[in-house]
Parts: sequence; structure tokens; C-alpha cells
Amino acid sequence: MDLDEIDLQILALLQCDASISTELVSQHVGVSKTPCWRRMQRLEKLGYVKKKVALLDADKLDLGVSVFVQIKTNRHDASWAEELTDVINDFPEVVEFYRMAGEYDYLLRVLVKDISAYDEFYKKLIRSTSLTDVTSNFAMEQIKYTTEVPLAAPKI
Amino acid sequence: MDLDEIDLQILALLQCDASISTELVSQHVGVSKTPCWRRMQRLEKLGYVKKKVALLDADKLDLGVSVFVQIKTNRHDASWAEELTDVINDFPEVVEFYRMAGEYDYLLRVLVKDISAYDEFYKKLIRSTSLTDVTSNFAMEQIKYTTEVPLAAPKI
DNA sequence: TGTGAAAGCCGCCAACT
DNA sequence: AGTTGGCGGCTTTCACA
Repeated sequence: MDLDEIDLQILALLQCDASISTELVSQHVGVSKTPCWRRMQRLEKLGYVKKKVALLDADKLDLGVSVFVQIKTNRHDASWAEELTDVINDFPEVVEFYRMAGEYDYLLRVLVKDISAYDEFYKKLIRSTSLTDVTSNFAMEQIKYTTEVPLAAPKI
Repeated sequence: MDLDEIDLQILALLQCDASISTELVSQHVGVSKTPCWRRMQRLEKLGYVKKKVALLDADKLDLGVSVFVQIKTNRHDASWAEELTDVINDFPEVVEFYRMAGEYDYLLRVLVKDISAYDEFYKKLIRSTSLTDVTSNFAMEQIKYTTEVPLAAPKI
């Protein structure tokens, strides 16, 4: 990994606030504007920073319910997995999608307005591909949600 | 909800790319610069935009393993729940934390480097509070991950 | 809401250590 | 790798229709 301490500090700052100016970043990490700017450019070009996004308040937008959906299948060929991936990617309600080890094959997090909106999603899902077993677990409350990855770098 | 179509379009753009300039936003949504800027200010002030962040590449930073941890407890009083919340919030490895309906009481997503890093986390967790049942499910692959909430607004 | 325009900061580059 | 200096442009703001 070709990152030094300063790079990690820059990443820590940016993943906390992407709209911070180069000048402020440079002051925090203790180098002057230009090298700091060059580092930031490099971190983007190398893909350490994937994108900069605005995080919206899901509750305010009436999307307060997360549902975790565990999926089991008996088809384990590559083409079916690809099909499932395509299907899932077309659902904007699915915000996370994992292939799992263990009992269940896949795990989804689905973000919807309420239970009936989830039911609509569920019907769409089982209609669009063949699944052996689908188990839904409802979240009552989102206690923590962060996009910040746990960097080894010291917190600023 | 005091948002019109234009506001929703602005939100859709910003949650896809927060570094887009006011001018580009204004062109996309069909109003001129200043009113568009005023809307964007308003959306932030009202809290629809919570923050702007950089999304980092977890794989590149050697944090490729997500573990979903289901927690069961027999203590259902408010003070214990608060204690758990505090404990969890102090773990940077825990990137998501939900109170669940159904069999399990809580669900965590923990982001770590590898299995042994997870084991370290696990030991820290069970040491810091009393839990009746902890089940860990490992994700082999993150197929989809987005911070974009499914807005009713038309995709741009 | 839209227009226009001023002020200022910021990203960006050049020349040098 | 770092610094210093500066140009150009965009963001931000205000005044007014």
C-alpha cells in the first residue's frame, strides 16, 4: 500500500467532509497547499477516493425502513449469479447486496417507506427470478450508519 | 414534505455526485444559477442533505471483509440499550447498527481487514458488555453498495 | 423567481528549493 | 518530496426587476 501517514489523514478528513477546502486540509495535515492538492489528486486518480456524494436524510424523505433479506438458492452456477446481480442492480430499493458464507447465500438491505412498500418490492423480486428461500428481517431503528471506513490512521 | 420536483431532482443529483457545480445542477433542473443555489442552501439548512462525504475504496485500504453480527439479549431496559449504543458508537469497525424486529434484537455490520481482525473485534465486543447470543455471518463479496436513497423523483 | 454583476476564495499551475 | 506566488474561474452574494 503506497500511502503514508499524511495520505491516510487526508482520507480520514475527506470521508468525514468532502467539501473541505484544500487549504484547510493542508493545515490539518501539516503540509502546504500545493503538495496537499497533489496528494488529493493522486488519491482520486488511484481510486482510493471512489466518489464524493451527498448523504440524504432518509427519514425526512419518508424512507425510514430498512429490511434485511436473506436469500437461499439451489442454483450455484455463474450465469444464475450474474442474472441475480443484474436483477438486483435494477432495484433502487436495494442499497446493499452481499454474497454470504454460511447458511444463506445472499443478503440484501432494502430501503423502503413502510411495510406495504416492502411487500411490493418482495413481489417484484420473487417474480423476476427464482429463489428457494427468502427471509425478511425488519429493522425498527437505525442506531448507527456511517460511510467512514475504520482507517488505521489517528483520528483528527 | 415541502419539496417540489425540482428539489427532488437536485437531491438526486447531489447524492450521486456532491462535487457537481451549482451551474451544472441549474442546467439539469432547468432553473438559473442563483435560485438553484438558494434551493441547495435550503436543502442543507433543512437537513435533507445531512453531509457531503468522500466514499473510499475499502478493498484498496485492506478492509475487504464485512461481517454481519446478530445479537440477542435478555435485557430489554432502556439503560442497557443506551449502554450498548455508547459501546457500539465507540467502535469504528461497526459501520451500521440496527435494532431489529423478530428473533434477533440487534444487527451490526462490522468492517474489518480479515477474519483474525474480526476475532479481535469480537473479543473486544463481548468484553465490553453482556450479550446472551452473538451470531456472525461473513460476507464473501460486496456486490452492491450505494448511499443513494430511492427517490420517487425521475432519474436524470 | 430570474438577471447581472461584484467580491473573494479556491483550485490549479509555474518556477524554484 | 517540499514551498511560495499568482492567474483565472467559479462560488457566493447582493441589488434590482
